[in-house]
Amino acid sequence: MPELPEVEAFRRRIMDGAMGKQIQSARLDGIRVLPESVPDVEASLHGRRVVGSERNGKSLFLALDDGRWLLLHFGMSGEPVFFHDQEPRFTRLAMTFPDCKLAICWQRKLGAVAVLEDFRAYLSAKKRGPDALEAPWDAFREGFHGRRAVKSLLLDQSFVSGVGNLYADEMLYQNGILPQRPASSISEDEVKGLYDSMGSILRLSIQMGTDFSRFPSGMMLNVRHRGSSCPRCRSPWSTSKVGGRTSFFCQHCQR
DNA sequence: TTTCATGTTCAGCA
DNA sequence: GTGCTGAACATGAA
Repeated sequence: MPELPEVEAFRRRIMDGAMGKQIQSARLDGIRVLPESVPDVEASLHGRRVVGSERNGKSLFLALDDGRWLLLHFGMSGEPVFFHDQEPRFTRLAMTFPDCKLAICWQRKLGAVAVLEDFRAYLSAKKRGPDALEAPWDAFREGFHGRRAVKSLLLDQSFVSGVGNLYADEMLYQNGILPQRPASSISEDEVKGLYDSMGSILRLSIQMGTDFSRFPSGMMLNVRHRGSSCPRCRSPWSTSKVGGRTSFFCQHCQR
């Protein structure tokens, strides 16, 4: 489920359950280890203590007590689950703490882990943009040039880090902007609207525990599925591929 | 049985 | 260099 708000919720969940605790053992099973990682992830985690966390967009970094970082990339289906007895289905990284166990579960194996010496160096090597909750207005505004579809820009993690397919659709819907509009055609006021709703939508979702059903009516995310319609004008949703991803929009309310 | 999925990355091409 | 498309990754769910 992870875009920025989901990963932030995961970060808090992991901190609540594992902060300050020692990893007594770790087991990797079938998830990709990034080439940037130090060689033996299981051995690198063994005996370490979790002493903090950082997040950039959809990437989560757990600080270890030897100065290294455990990177978790949740892909499209990853999720952390604490458990005691029965290991959850799809567990592909398991860590044992003195009083509980943590599973990182990926239903699909799109995702990856790594142990890094320095998470900032990793982010800069990957050319990740600023986190969507901390992106400076000037940098945001300057991204809007060129003929590329505005939605492609919003999904570009080197522009702003953390906005994914669903939240991009919601941002565009709330501002009455079609996803396929060229970035350079977006007016200054519209850019400001997108910037403001990026912050407000992501924060709202974090506040709501990323549960779309708790979102106020009038938003797209709780009704974003085929067969549903625009809460404002009741027109059925239109869909098309933009930037390689399925996009929902209202032909009537967005232009 | 077929299609689709909240992500990332890369090859190929205009 | 820019940006787009399609594919690959892998697997469950509709």
